[in-house]
Parts: sequence; C-alpha cells; structure tokens
Amino acid sequence: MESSFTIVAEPNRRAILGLLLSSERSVGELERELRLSQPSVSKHLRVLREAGFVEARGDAQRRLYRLRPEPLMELDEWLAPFRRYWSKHLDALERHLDRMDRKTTTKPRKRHGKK
Amino acid sequence: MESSFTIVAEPNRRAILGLLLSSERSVGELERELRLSQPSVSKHLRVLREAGFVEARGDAQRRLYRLRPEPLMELDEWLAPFRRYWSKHLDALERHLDRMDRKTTTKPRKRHGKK
DNA sequence: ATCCTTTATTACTTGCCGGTTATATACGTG
DNA sequence: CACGTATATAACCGGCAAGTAATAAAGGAT
Repeated sequence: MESSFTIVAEPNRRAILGLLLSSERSVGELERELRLSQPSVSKHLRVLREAGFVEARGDAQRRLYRLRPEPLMELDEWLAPFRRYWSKHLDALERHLDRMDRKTTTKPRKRHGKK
Repeated sequence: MESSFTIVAEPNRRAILGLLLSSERSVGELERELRLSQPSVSKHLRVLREAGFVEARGDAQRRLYRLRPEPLMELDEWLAPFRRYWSKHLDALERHLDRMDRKTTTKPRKRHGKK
C-alpha cells in the first residue's frame, strides 16, 4: 500500500481534494475545473480512492466523488509532534504568525513586544 | 523550487525529521540510526536544507543538523481547511477517535451515545 | 606535510509515476 | 437495437528521483 504522504505529494491530487472540500463532484466537473484530461483525472481518483481519501457514489453514468477524512487525519497526526515542537520555539513561531498576519491584513501592523 | 509535500513524501526524509525532533544530529549519527549509506543521508539532508526543513551548524569536521519549523507549518496550514471539514462530520471523527483510543488504552471502552 | 575522519559531490543506473492515445465498459435515450 | 455520454482501463513513453560507487573536500591530529 501507498503512504498517504506520497499520495498527497501530487499537486493535481491536492487540487482535487481541495475542490471536494466544498462539495462532491463528478469526474467531468473535476476534468473541467482542473483542465486535466479525463483519463488523468480518473487515474488520480483511483489512487485517491484506493488510499481512502475519497469514495465514489454512482449517479447513473456519472460517478460522484466525495472526501473521506481518515487519511488526512493520519497526516495530521504525523504533524502533531512537530506542532508541539515549534510551539516551544516561540520566536520562529512569532515571525511566522507575523508573516501570516501581514498577508491577510491591510491595516497597519501592531508592532510586537520586543522594542 | 520543490513543494514541501514532495519533500516529506520520502520515508527516509520523514525519519530524519523525526529524529531531529528530539535533538540535533550529525550525518554519521543519522547514517547509523537509519542504516542508510552516507551519500544517501547527505543527499537527503541537502534536499531538506534547500527546502528549509533543516539547517546545519558546523562542529569541526562534523555538521550538526537541526529542525526548522516553517515548512512543516506550511503543511499544517494546508491541512487546516480539512481539519475544519472533518470536525463537522462528527460521526467519522468519533469513529476515528474511538480507534485512536482503543490503540492507546487497555481499559474497557465507554460505549458512545447511539444505543 | 601526512594521515585519518567526516561530509559533500559527481556520474551512473534503475524503478516508478504521471501524462497521452486508444479502447472498453456502463448507463441512459431514441 | 443503435447511439451518445460518462467513466474506467490498458499500453506505452519520458522524466525524475533515489540508491550506489567513486572521488573530492574540509578539518583535526601527529
């Protein structure tokens, strides 16, 4: 079996998962939204399905794919110890949060503690 | 540049990161603990370094590698919307937590809500 | 300067993965 | 039934990434 990490390493597969986040989709929809060939989409979906990331439900000749949470949870669990790690290294964390902040806000920065 | 996902897709690379979690290590130490060839370790470290996962500090002829949090945070951020997703699908979440629980506990399960 | 240790780099090979084309299968419609 | 649509599968190809062997480079000890 394939590791969940290698599955998600593929950009188009991540894109598919991202789309399924909002609602289930047919192969054709994914094909159009991602501008991929149909066989390519089917192939990725097969990989995702066999790895448990998605499941299919047949609607006539279409097949509607939807997310399944487990494998992504697995990834999340692997990350957990690292989260604990960097929550101790506060300085780096702050720099990071600062960057995040700067990205999403237009208002002037609230200069932080030091100085 | 390489996506953080593809970097972490490699099992040995994950292993390296896992080890660095507890303390910084030299190439030779990683080599022994992971039973990998020296060039292989150096190569992985190069990839990890160029992607910002680790940084090196020279101690004489040795080089001590330690973790850097940013790229892993990036992964974590990608996962965020999915975390939100599955926290709404409580049933699957519960089944999952149940499994987790079962893994780490020896005491009898507390059968949950439905029946 | 020579030697030893530790790490980096190069050149090469090989296996795998994703894309494409072509074909098959499933299902509905006339 | 024949036909159109939607999806899956097969066969093939090209590229890339990881391992290895050999060599270089850096630093310390004598």
